[in-house]
Amino acid sequence: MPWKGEKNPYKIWLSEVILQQTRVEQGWSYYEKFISNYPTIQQLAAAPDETVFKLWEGLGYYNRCKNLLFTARDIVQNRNGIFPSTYGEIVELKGIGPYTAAAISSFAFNLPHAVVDGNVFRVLSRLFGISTPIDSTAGKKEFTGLAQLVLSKEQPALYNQAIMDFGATVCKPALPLCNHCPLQQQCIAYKEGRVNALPVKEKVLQKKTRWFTYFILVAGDKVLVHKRGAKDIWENLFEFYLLESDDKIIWDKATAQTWLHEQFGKNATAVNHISPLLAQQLTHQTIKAWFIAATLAKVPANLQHYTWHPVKNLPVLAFPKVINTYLQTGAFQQSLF
DNA sequence: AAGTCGGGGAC
DNA sequence: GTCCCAGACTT
Repeated sequence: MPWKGEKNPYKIWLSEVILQQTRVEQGWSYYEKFISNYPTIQQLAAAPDETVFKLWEGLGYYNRCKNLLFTARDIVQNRNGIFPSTYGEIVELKGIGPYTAAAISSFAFNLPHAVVDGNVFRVLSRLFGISTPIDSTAGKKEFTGLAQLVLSKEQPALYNQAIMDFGATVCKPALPLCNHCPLQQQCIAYKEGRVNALPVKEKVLQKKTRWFTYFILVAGDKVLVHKRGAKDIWENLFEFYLLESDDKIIWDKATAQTWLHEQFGKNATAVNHISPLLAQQLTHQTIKAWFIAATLAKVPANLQHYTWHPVKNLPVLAFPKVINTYLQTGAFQQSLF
């Protein structure tokens, strides 16, 4: 891995947070951007929220970015900029759980704490033939204990790297390379033909579909935007004027004009463009979104939580992928002329 | 203990 | 489509 041998706790922390539930290939360019823009934790702590969220844009799980900033400022302001060097202190930091604390402890400080990530769950469940669900409380406890037991106390950093590397390249989720596996003879799952049945998960994802209609409302050279709040997807990302509906809506210029007229009265002057239905697949949700570009004659007074933002400065805001997908079609920009 | 949070890649 | 990813937080 590219950061093999890295000892700087700031860099290790940053890379581990970026890689939470994220493939190395997906997260690596973000790590390089962050290190390039913020070589030290002091520089990250001093950066404006919006700039950092724009850097994080597209990586997902935006709470990680919020907690990253919180912890950077926490360390700079309350710990003299010195990253704590014990597992107990590290795991108390916001956005750092058992996995990330063990990773930092072992990689930066060579402390004997075993990482337990998706790779480790898979390798241990197969090697030892354990079918306790990994997403149960009992499973987490059992696998954490086992990981700590088999950890090399002499070389914890090397061992942690190795077991995750092994899980990512040999003991893979699908089509594991059992024929070339050096642990084949010791592997209980291989012996019993249960490799593809392990590890076990007990929870089933509940999926739902949500219907978003975004009205891109322009008045003069400004457009109405909104920073999304907590307890929903895309916290701290921006969006346009949103109408969420329980069911699919068939929009055409007439229905859009009518709806705008009901909301804004004579303010709503023209519907300039209606996009086709765009879809974005999230882990728990399918978002189906339309974008309707319209012009307002003047600024409505009673729009709480929304702000007017210069159209030409839209690129400084961090948007969800489906919004960027629409913006990149160029249809909105064309509708302005 | 259960639910929630993104986006991408492999199959 | 389904699963999974160098998980953590909230309720």
